[in-house]
Amino acid sequence: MISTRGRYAIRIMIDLAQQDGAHLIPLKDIAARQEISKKYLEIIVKDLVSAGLVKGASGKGGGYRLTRKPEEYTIGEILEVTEGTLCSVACLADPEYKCPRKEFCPTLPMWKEFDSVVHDFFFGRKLSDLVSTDHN
Amino acid sequence: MISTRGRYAIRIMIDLAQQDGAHLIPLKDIAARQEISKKYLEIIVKDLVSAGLVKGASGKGGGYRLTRKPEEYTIGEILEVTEGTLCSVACLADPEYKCPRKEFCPTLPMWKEFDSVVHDFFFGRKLSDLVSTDHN
DNA sequence: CATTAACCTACTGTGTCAATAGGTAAAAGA
DNA sequence: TCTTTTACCTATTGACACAGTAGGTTAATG
Repeated sequence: MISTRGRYAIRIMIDLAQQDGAHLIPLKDIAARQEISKKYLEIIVKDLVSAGLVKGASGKGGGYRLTRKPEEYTIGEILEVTEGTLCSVACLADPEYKCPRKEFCPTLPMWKEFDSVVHDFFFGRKLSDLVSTDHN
Repeated sequence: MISTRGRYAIRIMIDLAQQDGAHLIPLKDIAARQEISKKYLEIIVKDLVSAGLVKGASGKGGGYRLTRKPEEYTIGEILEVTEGTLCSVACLADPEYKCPRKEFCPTLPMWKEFDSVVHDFFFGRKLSDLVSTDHN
């Protein structure tokens, strides 16, 4: 289940991509357009800044902007920043975890295959694929 | 993220499928083979009984058995019984929910497509696909 | 220096997950 | 009949994440 954090993160990125890339966009504006609490978006955008996906500038006239072109982001990396991992089962999410049944577990191959499907789905999609000027 | 409930449910079903279909298998045996707390499995198998996927019989010599042949179960239906829904986002999980942005939401088509991929993955897989006699 | 905006720390209510605990009801064999 | 075995039922618990709120400090601009 993709949480609101991940979904809101994508909407922030789309919103930024739809604005002129040269300008800094204040979070207040994004919150208004997306109809999401600015306070909550602060938490999410913080993760995006830490990961280097967006850059923030304080002070009057400040705001956020993308650090790359929209076609240079995958949806997968945006989701991983906010969701932690896209892995579907605990035994795959934590690489440290050594399941004692891994050698003969009849379900493990399926989970691996599923993970691969999910990964390919989201990493095969670019931010630019979701941006169109006639939508917001 | 698939929880232990769903994963354990699949393992219960596999375990039952690996035994002689004519016999009743006590949960105690399944718990021992799968190395999972019997008490916890009780909760999970209860859902499977409610959904009609397995049948229980009380008393001495009692236990559980499948109600169909292993090739007549899909992994998807087993997961839906225990996980509630396989939907990845809240706006699709609850059919009652009317998102005010659904008409122009730039991310909705992606979530729908993803849901379809997930659905096809798990409903396209049969319980019998995971059962082999040289594993447990 | 006032304004604007990012940035930071902390807190909270709600719910789910993963499991435990302690029973009652049912069926079979001795 | 009575003991054993098993399913079946209700309740509780600790831990944690999610979703969001609150109130502040720092930084930059005009």
